[in-house]
Amino acid sequence: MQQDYQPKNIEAAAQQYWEGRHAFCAEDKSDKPKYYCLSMFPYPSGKLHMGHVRNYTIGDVLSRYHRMKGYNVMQPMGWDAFGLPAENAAMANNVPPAAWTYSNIEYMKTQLKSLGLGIDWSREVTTCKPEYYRWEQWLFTRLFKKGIIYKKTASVNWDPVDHTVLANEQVIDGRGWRSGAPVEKRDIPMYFFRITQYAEELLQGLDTLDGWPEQVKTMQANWIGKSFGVRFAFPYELDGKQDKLWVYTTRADTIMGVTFVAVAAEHPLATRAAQDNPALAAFIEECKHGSVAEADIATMEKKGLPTSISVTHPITGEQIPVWVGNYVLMGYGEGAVMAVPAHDERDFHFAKTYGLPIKQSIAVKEQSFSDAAWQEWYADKEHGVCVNSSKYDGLNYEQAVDAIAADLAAKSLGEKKVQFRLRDWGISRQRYWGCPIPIIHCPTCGDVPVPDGQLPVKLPENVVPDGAGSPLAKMPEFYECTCPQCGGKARRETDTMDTFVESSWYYARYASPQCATGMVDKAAAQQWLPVDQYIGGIEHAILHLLYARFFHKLMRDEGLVQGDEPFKNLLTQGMVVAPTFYREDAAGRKQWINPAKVEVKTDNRGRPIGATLLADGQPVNIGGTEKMAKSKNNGVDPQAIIDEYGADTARLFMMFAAPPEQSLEWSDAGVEGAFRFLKRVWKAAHDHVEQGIVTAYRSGELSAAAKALRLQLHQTIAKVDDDMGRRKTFNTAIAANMELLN
RNA sequence: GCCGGGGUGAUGGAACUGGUAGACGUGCCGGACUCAAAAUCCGGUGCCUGAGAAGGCGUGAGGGUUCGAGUCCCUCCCCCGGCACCA
Repeated sequence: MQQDYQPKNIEAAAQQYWEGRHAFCAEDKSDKPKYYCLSMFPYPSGKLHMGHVRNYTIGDVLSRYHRMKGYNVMQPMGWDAFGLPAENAAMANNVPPAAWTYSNIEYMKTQLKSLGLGIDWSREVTTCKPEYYRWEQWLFTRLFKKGIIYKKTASVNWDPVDHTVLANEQVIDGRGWRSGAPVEKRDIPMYFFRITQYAEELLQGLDTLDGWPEQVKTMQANWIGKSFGVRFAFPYELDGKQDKLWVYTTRADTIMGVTFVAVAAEHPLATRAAQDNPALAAFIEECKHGSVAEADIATMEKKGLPTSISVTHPITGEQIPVWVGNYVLMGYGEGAVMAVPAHDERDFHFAKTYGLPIKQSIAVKEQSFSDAAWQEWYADKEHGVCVNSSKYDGLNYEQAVDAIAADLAAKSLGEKKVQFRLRDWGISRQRYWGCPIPIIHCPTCGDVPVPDGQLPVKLPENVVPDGAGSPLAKMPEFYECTCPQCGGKARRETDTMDTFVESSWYYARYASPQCATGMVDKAAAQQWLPVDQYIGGIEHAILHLLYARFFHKLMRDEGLVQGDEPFKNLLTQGMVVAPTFYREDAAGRKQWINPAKVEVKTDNRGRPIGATLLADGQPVNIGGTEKMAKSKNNGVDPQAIIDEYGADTARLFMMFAAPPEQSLEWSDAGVEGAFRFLKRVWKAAHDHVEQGIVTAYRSGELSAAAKALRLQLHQTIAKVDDDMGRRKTFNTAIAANMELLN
């Protein structure tokens, strides 16, 4: 053993040793209890960033700790390999997305290995390979036959110049990112997963997830958004025909305060009203501009235009005017809403803007109503009682809703209804670099799923997209086919699936990654699932984690897996943040400067008083501390840290600089500190080589630094195993991290 | 706009159920060792006033409850994550 700490040699030797012994292979047959530790797999963007290093280090500490406690540990890794960035890189460099993706994977794999992670590489999965996505296609055809997958039209962002569908991310200030043209909404047919059929179960299941952070469960519950309300209709007569305008409300108690109804621009009533109203037609046209993103719609100015149509109030029989509102969404509920300006804040402001009547129908004791300004209590359903509501006067929320729902039901104009905010999951993407949707369109037989024997539908890999529509739709060799049912000429679907589909079941594939006879090997799945510890960023709290929970239930209902939930424990790690520095150019734009190129001056208390660029010695501005990102140029390349200090320094720093759930501020000094600490450890281990490293820690000569380290590491370990004594936990965890020293 | 989280020294963060705010780490300052530097070790370090003793102020802002508030309540500001086609 050398006395000097030379991480490069030590780590390389250790990694070689592990590889030679297949040290991290999970055993499919074992008497030991299993521990499945999963970190969210990376998108192969090119190289690892600090977020990856943090994520995988946390997972690795937990994995090694459990391995030492005698568990049969599985810590797998794979690649979320389909997605938009590969197409962008393809266009920029004229390289097929496949080639770009595979070379990124190759490089990032060497990086992961140099981090010394205890990964079972024999289980690696890559989602863009047919061996993986064929099972996704297989499941799709099953679900299509069951009716869990269905087709309907939905709005997308359309770039009228590039003639292509844009992702929300590609719409900047209402314009296409490449063409700069104002974006339009366009309705196209898409395939949907009927996730709403599982809404109740997805909601109930949250109660069983004791190992999940409350915050994530709350977000999912709110996203699913179960509400108890009333669906009812406003009857009307138009062009000599009787019809009904349906709406849904959770505030049926305010029904006597309705002063108008608003419909979406795409609503049939709006279309009809626009026939003899050019101004309205122009407004409806205007509503087609802008993105389909909910954040954009919710923050834009609420606009509306009246129609000449009116409908009949189902209780009072009054005539109620119909308006068209840009804030009413067609694909959401009934595409129409009742408006009660007195008791809904958005309706209140809309009514004030357009001079519509405001009619109080709820009162709260000792509060006086005025239509001059909105007050919080106007929407209070706990303390309010009905007023100006004839026979409902004096009833509270529940009584009023019951009475009104009963009266509506008696007239066959409505009833109580449970509704969810959750919408069905549209998975069609008009993109090349994704899993082909296994459907064949036959003029005679309609949409026919591709038979098992013809799976997988392989995506051609030598294609460079040009940014104008899907390349697959221009490739007859891909789309020309015959109908599996009637043998006639047919056309293959050219849309691909949302990449969230691949990431919704990869955790299950790791149990039997090479299984050629099914999506999963049932025995292997039973042995390994559920995931004991899942680790990833909080940004996945809703979509990915909800879709994966949904998929688990779909696979369960296909008899592929057991249990109702895929992830027993969830740890959402914090971001890695770093200071930012900038200079303003002549146009006043900020030019971000990487922290590595900046020297910060401090006063004699260590407080920053200014910063200068190392290259020219001139001052730069100190920005805020933000998430490491290209846009702020404040990233630190993990490779540079590994090269200079070794992976153990990077890992040690990340583990002790902040608790895993919280954001971690990058600090060069902290890295230096971790490095110095390891040097000390190395020396101590050298001196105590006979007794081993744990003894060296206990010897006391490292106590000050070790105490701090224990505190931080403990917070990770305690998540998993509360009953362990602190000292023992600490020593085991440290030893696990320092395994290579023994 | 809506949902979730956050704001405590220069800094990452402690503070359990309302009871000594700032544990522990980093940084910084001072000292020891050294020809010197690095490394290591020891001490100090919320802010203001003061030579000191000591005093005053202090947990995003404002208000409230309480003998007592970082913690509970109300209003507001700012930051972060998500908002269904980024992953």
